[in-house]
This record gives sequence, structure tokens and C-alpha cells, in this order.
Amino acid sequence: MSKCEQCIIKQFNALKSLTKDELVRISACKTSKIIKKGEVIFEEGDTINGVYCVKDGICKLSKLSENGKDQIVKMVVKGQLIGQRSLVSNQSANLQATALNDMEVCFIPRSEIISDLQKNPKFSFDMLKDMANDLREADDIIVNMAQKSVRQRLAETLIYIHESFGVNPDGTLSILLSREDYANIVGTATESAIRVLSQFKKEGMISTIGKFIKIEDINALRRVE
Amino acid sequence: MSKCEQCIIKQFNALKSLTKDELVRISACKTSKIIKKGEVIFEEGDTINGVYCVKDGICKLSKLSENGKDQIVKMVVKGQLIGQRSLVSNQSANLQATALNDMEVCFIPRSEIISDLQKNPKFSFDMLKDMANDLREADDIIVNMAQKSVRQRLAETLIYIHESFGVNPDGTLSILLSREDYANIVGTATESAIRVLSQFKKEGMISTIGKFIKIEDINALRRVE
DNA sequence: CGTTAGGTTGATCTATGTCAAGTGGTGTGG
DNA sequence: CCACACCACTTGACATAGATCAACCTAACG
Repeated sequence: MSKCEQCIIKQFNALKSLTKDELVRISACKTSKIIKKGEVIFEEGDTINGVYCVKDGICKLSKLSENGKDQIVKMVVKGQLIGQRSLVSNQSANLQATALNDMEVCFIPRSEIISDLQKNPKFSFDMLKDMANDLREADDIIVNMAQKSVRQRLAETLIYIHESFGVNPDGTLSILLSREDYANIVGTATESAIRVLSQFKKEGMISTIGKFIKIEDINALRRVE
Repeated sequence: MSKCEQCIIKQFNALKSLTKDELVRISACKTSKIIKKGEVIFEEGDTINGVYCVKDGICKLSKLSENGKDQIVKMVVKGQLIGQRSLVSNQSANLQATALNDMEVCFIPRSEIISDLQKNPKFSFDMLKDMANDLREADDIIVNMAQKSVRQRLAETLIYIHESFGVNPDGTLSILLSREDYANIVGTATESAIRVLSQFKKEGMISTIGKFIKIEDINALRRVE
């Protein structure tokens, strides 16, 4: 099993602020898991008892509503942590995490991390920063949900994915989402998302290569009103 | 000027985890302000350079969207802090804070608080908990926005206000909001909010006493689909 | 091959946004 | 103290984005 103190992934999250000793200790009790595409890492109500550090792959955090849809709240990629919120507040998960890719994650049990949070102020300050950032994004999403049209939200989602998660060599979005996933991000019916996407295609803003989407005119997408 | 170490308000927020010495130091450099109803404490883009501790009154945190509406994201009452997010991430405010009442707040400059955050792990852990809580609420709001009707959201808003902020002696909601405020919380047009409220009234779930709203049948509100 | 899941399109229906008109209360300046 | 203006509120009529239901298509996969 690889060692946390040598893991480059930690550069991208709060774990970078742990001391070498702390990392060695964590390394000793962490477990590494492979998660298949589509598999659920944890669901709403689960007691997670630790955090996951995503070494590879992508997952979505979503929440089921009574009407059966699940709203995607955030996407998490390589380098980020999941489960911090539950860890800190010591509550069960309020979101479900589902792999969108095959993933590789490390699980660090609660007890280890909590003691570090309480002893290493740099570490907890870093985690605070991450959470502050998530909070800001969440607030922005609330405003978008309330005030923008499906068309606008979908355009922004495409731009966001393009800019945050990058593209494949052929220029297609590196993250492959189903039409239903897109609908669940913008909070609309699948058919509506489909219609808007084909509209974008007709207007030349995007194209499709197989199942993949390629953004052809990002500025046009930005101009969508 | 009153002293932080003796202030009972701090019980309700992360400041309770500061040591007596830290509180004395903060007390020495804090400033106290009276803010009139309707006044803006800070707006989006402002560099706040500190946190506000709400000693009395209530304010709304909102964000303006391009179309001119401002979406209310959170309401803050006596005992809570505002500006933590910006403080931690060292960014300008992404929300506007507006007093809904006459308020009394203490302003604590950034430099003081930051050093405590970096030295006192109990304090930063407490703030982390607060922020984790905010984040959870924000995620829940996203899901509600995406999946529920205006009628449902408004019903839930009334319940939320009733349970979180309490009632006056005559049973009316202690927080007085305009119809526009209600609309801006649920993210709808003012006229729509008005219509739904009068519907609730017609159905006997709420009544009005002057400008105040009284919840008559909270279970019926809970049952709103 | 048949079966299945995802995708697409068309035809409605409905919640909600928008515009417009009218009411009542409240404060201000003459 | 009145009249005016202003603002929050209310209600009606209408327009429309988006949900829902249904049919069908295509590709993957046993």
C-alpha cells in the first residue's frame, strides 16, 4: 500500500498541511478502495466515520428528493476530499456520493483525522478554507436555481465542466455524463435537458462525438440569456 | 463599551471557544455599531476585513442577480456571526447583508481573529462546525429550489421562520418580512408569493394581524404538496 | 437476434412569470 | 391639517417555460 507522506494527491487538499508524523500515522490506518463506475460510496443517512481522499476518478454528490429525482449538488474530482462536512459536524451524511468513473479512493477513519483537526491549527484552517469555498459555490448555485432559466443553467454547467475538469485530446469534455445527469445538475426533467442540448447543437455551440460533448463556441455559451 | 469576556451573546457562536485572554484582546479592538432597519451592512464585492457578531436584531444575506432580483440565501439572528466565509477565504463578500430590524453588532477586525484561528484549534474547529452547518443548509436549499413548487417552498419557509425565530406574544411570527422578502427567499415573483400567501390564508393555514403573519395550522402547512 | 437502457421528438398541460390596473396606508410639504 | 405622492399590497388577464406523457429510435449486450 502506498504511503500518504509520499502521495502527491494531498497537494490538492487540506491534507497537505499535516506534518510528516501525522501523515505517517494516517498512512498506517487508512484503507484504499477501488470503486466501480456507478457504485455508491455512501448514501444519505449513512454514518461515514471518516473522510475519503479521491486519488483518481470523479464522483457526484447528490440528494434524493421526495419526487424520486436526485439533485446533483457538487462534483468531486481527483485530489479532493469527500465526507468532511459529516466528519466535522459529526452527523450522518446528507448527500449521496456516486462514482461517475472507476475511482480509487483512500479512506481515513474519523478518529485519526479529528485529533489532527483539534491539534493542528494549520490543518483545520485549511479545511475551513475548503469549506468556505464550497459554501460560496453553494450560495451561487442557489441564486442560479432561483433566477436563471434551464437554458442558462445548462450553458453555465457546460462551461463549468469545461473549465474545471478539462477536455480530452479531441476537445470533448473529459467527464462523461448522461443526459439524466445533466438534468439533475440543472434541476430539470431529462427531456428538457435533452431539448436544450440539441438546441445548443443546432445553434453550433456544441457538437457530439460519440457520447461525448465538445464545446465549439464557448463565448456563445457565455452569451446565452 | 461592554466587554467581550462578559458578553453572553458569544455563547451562541464560535467565539465561546476563545480563551479569556483572547477575548480581552478582541474586546480592546472591536467596535460596536447600531444599524438601522433597511441599512446595508456590506454589499457584494466589499472587502469586509473582519467579522460581525450580531448582538441584537436580524439581517438577511442576499445576492443580486442580473435580472435585478436579490435572492435571500440566509437569515442571521442575534448570536450569530456574519462575514466568516469572507474572513476565512480572504475574499471579498459574495453576499449582501441588510438589516431587517434595528440591529446592534460588534465588528472584530480581521487581523485579530485570524491569529486566533491559527493558534486556537478549538476555536477554528468550532467555526468549522458552524460552516459545515451552513453548508448543509445551503445544500438542502439547492434541492428545494430545484425540486419543489413555490407553494411548498413558501410553506417550508413559514415553518422554518416559525421554528427558528419564534413568535410574538400574540402568536405572530416574530420576524416581519415584506411580501417581496418572502418572494426573494423562495425565489419567485412578488405577485406569486402574494397569491400563495392569500391562498394559505383562505385555506385557514395562516392569518394576518396587521402586517404580521400568524401560523394557524402548522400541520396543514407541513402537509402542503 | 431479442431485450434493455439511454436517447430523441412531438403533443399537451400547468405552474409561474409578467404586465396592468386599482386599493389602502403613511409620511411630507405646503 | 389637508392633499399629494409614494409605496406595499392585491387581484385579474395573459404569455410562456418547462413538466409530463407517449411513441419511437438506436446502440449495446447477453
